[in-house]
Amino acid sequence: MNYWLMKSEPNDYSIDDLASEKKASWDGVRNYQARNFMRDDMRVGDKVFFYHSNANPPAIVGLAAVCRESHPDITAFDKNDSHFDPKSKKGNPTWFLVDIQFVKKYKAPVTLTELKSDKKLQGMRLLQRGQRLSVMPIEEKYGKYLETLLK
DNA sequence: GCCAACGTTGGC
DNA sequence: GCCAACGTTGGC
Repeated sequence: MNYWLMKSEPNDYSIDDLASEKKASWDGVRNYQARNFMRDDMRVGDKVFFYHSNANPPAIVGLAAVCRESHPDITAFDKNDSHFDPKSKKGNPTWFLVDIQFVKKYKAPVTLTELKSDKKLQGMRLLQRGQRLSVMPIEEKYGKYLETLLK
């Protein structure tokens, strides 16, 4: 079992949206590194910290779990979708995604400021400067510690 | 293959 | 709204 962190702008898709829908296909990712994590490395049962970016405040707000492994992101095939990508072909898709299911919403989210000031989390990928990946692995030592922090 | 221009992310 | 960091595009 591995830990991951996925970012979403709450205006776009929030933890409350996931809580009401129960499951979501993580579509629209158009970054190769993030795609590779979803396509190659994420397994059913992996834990996913749900992070609100471009939020006030930015924070880890909930927990999800991978419930379906890699499959093509069909929004790339849809001309009318904002994530349409003409280079992605149905016979040879460029973009892949995983499905996640809601696990819980934290009563006390941990804000980016708190994460940054926590000595035990120094070195976490999320906290490295210029870090823009929307899907990233969380090292086990950080993942376990985060689970003790988040209620 | 280099690199300037451009677009996006995301904190502040 | 600003802007730094980063990824992608496309001319050469």
